[in-house]
Amino acid sequence: MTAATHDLLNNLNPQQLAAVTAGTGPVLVLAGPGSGKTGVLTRRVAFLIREMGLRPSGLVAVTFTNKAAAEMRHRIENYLGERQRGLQIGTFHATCARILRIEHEFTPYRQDYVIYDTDDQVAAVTQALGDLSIDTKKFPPRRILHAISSAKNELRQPKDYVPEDYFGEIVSRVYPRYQQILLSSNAMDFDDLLVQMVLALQNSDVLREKYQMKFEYVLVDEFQDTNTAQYQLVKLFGLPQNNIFVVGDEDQSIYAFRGADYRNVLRFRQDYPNAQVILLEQNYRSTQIILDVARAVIDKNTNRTPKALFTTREGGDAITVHEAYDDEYEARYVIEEIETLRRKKMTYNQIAIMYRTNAQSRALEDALVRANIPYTLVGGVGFYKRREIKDLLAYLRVINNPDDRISFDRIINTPKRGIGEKSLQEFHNYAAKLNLTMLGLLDKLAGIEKVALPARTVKLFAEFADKLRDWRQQATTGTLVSLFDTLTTEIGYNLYLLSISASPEEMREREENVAQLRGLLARADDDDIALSDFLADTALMSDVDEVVTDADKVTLLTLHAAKGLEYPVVFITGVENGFLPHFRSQEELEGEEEERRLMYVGVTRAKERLFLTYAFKRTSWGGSEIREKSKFLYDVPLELIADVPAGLKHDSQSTSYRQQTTWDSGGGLNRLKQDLSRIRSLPTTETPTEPADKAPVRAPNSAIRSKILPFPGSAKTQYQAGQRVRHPMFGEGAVIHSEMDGNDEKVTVQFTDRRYGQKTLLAHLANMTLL
DNA sequence: ACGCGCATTGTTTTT
DNA sequence: CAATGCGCGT
Repeated sequence: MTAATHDLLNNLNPQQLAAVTAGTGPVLVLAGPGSGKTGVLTRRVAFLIREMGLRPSGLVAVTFTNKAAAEMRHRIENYLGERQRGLQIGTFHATCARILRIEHEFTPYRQDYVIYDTDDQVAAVTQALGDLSIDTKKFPPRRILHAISSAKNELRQPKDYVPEDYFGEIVSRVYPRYQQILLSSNAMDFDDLLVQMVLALQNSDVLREKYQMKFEYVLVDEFQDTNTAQYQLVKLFGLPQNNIFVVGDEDQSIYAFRGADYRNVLRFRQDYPNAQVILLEQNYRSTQIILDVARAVIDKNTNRTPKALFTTREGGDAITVHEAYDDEYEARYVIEEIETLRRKKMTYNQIAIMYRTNAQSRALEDALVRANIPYTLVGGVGFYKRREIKDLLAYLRVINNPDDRISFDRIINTPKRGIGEKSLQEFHNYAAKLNLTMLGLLDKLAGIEKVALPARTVKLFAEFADKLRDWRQQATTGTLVSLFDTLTTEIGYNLYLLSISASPEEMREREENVAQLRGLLARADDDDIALSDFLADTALMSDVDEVVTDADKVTLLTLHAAKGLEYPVVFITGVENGFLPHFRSQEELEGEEEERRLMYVGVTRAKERLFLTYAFKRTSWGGSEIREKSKFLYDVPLELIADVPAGLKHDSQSTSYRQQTTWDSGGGLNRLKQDLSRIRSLPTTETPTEPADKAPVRAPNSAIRSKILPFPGSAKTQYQAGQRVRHPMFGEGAVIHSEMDGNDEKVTVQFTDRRYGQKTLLAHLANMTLL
């Protein structure tokens, strides 16, 4: 490609051009899906540097995934070549981590601080709960952690934590202790990276001025997914000249569970009244039909700026909605369609299969393997979550930072070296009593006379101390790989792996993972990366970052992971109530609106073909469960659907969401037979399951657990339409509808308070009173 | 201290 | 159906 092809201002529509060439001051770009947002952002960066003469180090660009950052950097390189050296592009977390490493003296942490992932955090909370003698049964560490994390996202320190209920009381006691454990471990969790950065900037004029001078321009992608801490950070970096360029789309805000608040878009307009607002409404990605479907889904949301999304790609294929008998048939249907597309010269890497929860990938994977279709799975149980990887990284972390208590506790007896729970507790007690660090005590333990540990155990600790000393020595002199090799040999890790592996395949898999980790270390050696930086990089690496697009494989991923990506063909599977909207979303304020946005994100990933599938029943925890199609499907105008399933057609006439499928009547059998004969003709390596095993109409028998749900509406409900109720949080309201969902009663209530509107709640959780 | 087996229990999304 | 947790026996 020539330089001319890359001309910055070529092929831009007027709005895009305005965004790329905007002057100084705050700019808010509201960009619909497929409107060329990434292109605008990258050209803007290139424009500032090439045309406005800005130093590359004079701007900071933040994205939400490392992949997005890499993509941006790559594109900018095309425009600028070598001139982009020194450019700061990264996720919020990675950007903060890098700065904090340099500026650690403005924080209570040392330079070699480590980053705790979710598992480490849970371990630390459990530790704190133990220290405070709080029952982990009554107060699950994960819930406490969530509360702490929310507080941090709001920049609330332990001392500022105001409990609102009994659970909050507990949190307010655990939070400070948790923070203490992290600090003494010289460890930050993900949230701390943001919080400590904000605190450091707020507390030190010197530091703040340094970075405000340095960053003349601040650019933020996916602005609708920022939380309070991130918003403050942007604000602080941007002062005093406020050259802040943010790009976002309220309709694609899908990270509320980690504190993201799309209202930050509104707040931005309030905080910067002179901000230039640019709307990118032209979609270059999808056909009109797909956009119409997307709009139908999102239009039901209340708190949004209506956008006039349009595309020049008029028409297009109608979308396909398919009702499958169960999850297995759903998977087979997807495969059948993939084979058909393939015959029409579509390649595998043009196809993505999406779902709401990672667990749903299982059935799809099985089917793909059987059909011999190559695929890549994004996310799931990622590489860094594997036990062997976590073990070995914990060793490296302790070598890097011997204060890391969570990692220390993980490895002290892995592989088994005879130091049990009791001895370890005693060890920590001593350290606390003598006010020594773990390393300090390790070095001294053999010399202390009155130790309540048996001499044999003291000897075991001493042996470990000797090894640790050697490793730490080697870490400062040798390469990472040589350290790794010494380490794995000396602790006999292979033997240990063999002992924990249930099968030869499992052993082989684990060995491969270890080899892969060794490969990563080798690469770090090549790039001259220090141990602490390597550890930080791995901690901040997400599974989404590993998406490879060049290999000819079908991509499997969650709807969340799909954001920012696009595919000619998209399958969204499991479009059922309970998944989409997810049942847990009912408990959250505006939860359903977020689920709609999630569906919207999924739909708008598709360029040409969109398939929505759901199943009549689904296997879960061994039993099987009758499912109902997603309420969102009723919002899709029928004329946009190629082959409307009978159930959907009937239902759309009525106002209730009563379950209707073709599977619960005689017609279902015929449909199943048709499906079977079609599937039989598929080129699979395995013989299809016998239809007898799959008889669709079967009375619930004892073999099917009580999990099987009665048809909604069939059982007696406690609440009836028309009744007035009071909810402890949402206030008064009127019951619109109520039905039984298994053993739970689902009540839809229209609340008087406009902020809450209509909500569907579970009766036994909602704690409502009849008026 | 350790390992085995049984029981329980939880079930979203991710930097 | 996992994965984890607990109690018991060695």
